[in-house]
Amino acid sequence: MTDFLQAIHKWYNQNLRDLPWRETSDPYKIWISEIILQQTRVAQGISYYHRFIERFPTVTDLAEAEEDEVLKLWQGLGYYSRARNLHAAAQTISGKYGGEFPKSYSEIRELKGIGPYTAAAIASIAFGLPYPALDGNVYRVLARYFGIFAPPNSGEGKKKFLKIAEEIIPAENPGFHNQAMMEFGALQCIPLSPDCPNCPLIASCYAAGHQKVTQLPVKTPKTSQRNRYFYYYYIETGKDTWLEKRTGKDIWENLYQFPLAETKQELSDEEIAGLQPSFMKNDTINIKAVSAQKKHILSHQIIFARLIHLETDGNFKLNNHFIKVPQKDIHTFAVPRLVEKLMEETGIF
DNA sequence: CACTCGTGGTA
DNA sequence: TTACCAAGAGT
Repeated sequence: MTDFLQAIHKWYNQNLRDLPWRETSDPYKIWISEIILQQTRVAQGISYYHRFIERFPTVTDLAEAEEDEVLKLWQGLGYYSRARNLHAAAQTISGKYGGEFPKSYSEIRELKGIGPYTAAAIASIAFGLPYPALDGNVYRVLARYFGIFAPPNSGEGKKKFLKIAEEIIPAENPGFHNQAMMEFGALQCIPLSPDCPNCPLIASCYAAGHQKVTQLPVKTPKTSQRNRYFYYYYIETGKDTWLEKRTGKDIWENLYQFPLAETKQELSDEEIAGLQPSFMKNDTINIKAVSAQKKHILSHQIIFARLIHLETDGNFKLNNHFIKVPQKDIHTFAVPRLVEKLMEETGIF
């Protein structure tokens, strides 16, 4: 076991990437980086990290912001509950903890948006507490090296992986160890076609020795996607247009979008021309243009969307659930990538 | 426990 | 084009 740790730690010292959140010991900044990196690649998250820290240098700055602004900074990263929970947790830290980041694992774990992984990462990296951080990289390294065949996302698997991770984590520099394990999985023990011949652990790795590298970690079949059909309305009323805020438990909660008609099935051109959405049933519709269909893939849904461009005679009225916005100000609202792409491709934005 | 929550890069 | 899946958490 000592050999395993020595090899991993030596490898990390020789191969670690120069990442912005590795230049600080500020638990706030480490927290921000960990939330951004949940289910997100480093390359995609780096620019968001810089913008976030620049706009919100301290937890108090974040706590005092409007949620709309936090979501706007998060726009394009996906999984927007991370931004909403980040904002809520900042207010908890600012209030309950007087602006000082809590220092115990249990207090950290209770914050919104912080689960077992993130609590362990912050506790170990920022405060030197010996809690193993188990992310997808670490599950892969442990499964292959120790030959663990239980799926990491099963109850049985979580127990097995956590047990062995707790057994191997050193009391000294647990944050260094956790980052070494993750970095090793991210760069060396990668999901597809890892470079085993050049791996420092090949001699003692279970998967390499038993020809099981491609079969570990064991994955459970993923659930299927469903199709949805979105028809957005870009309504020109003079120099204004209309937006609505998404609410409820659907995707993109609290983000903005153009007035939307969703249908059960894809519509023909004739049906689009005759579509009379409930939110504008008392208005005369004058379609100026209909965009090409845009396919947008989410983790559990496939959305087929069009943007319908309308001109109005000036008597157009939507119910007050919608907000009238100067067209030049659309870019100040947080919108899903789908809406942003529709605007780009139709020349609105 | 099963399912849901985005987006983009890679092979 | 499809399939995979990334420093996971909430319900």
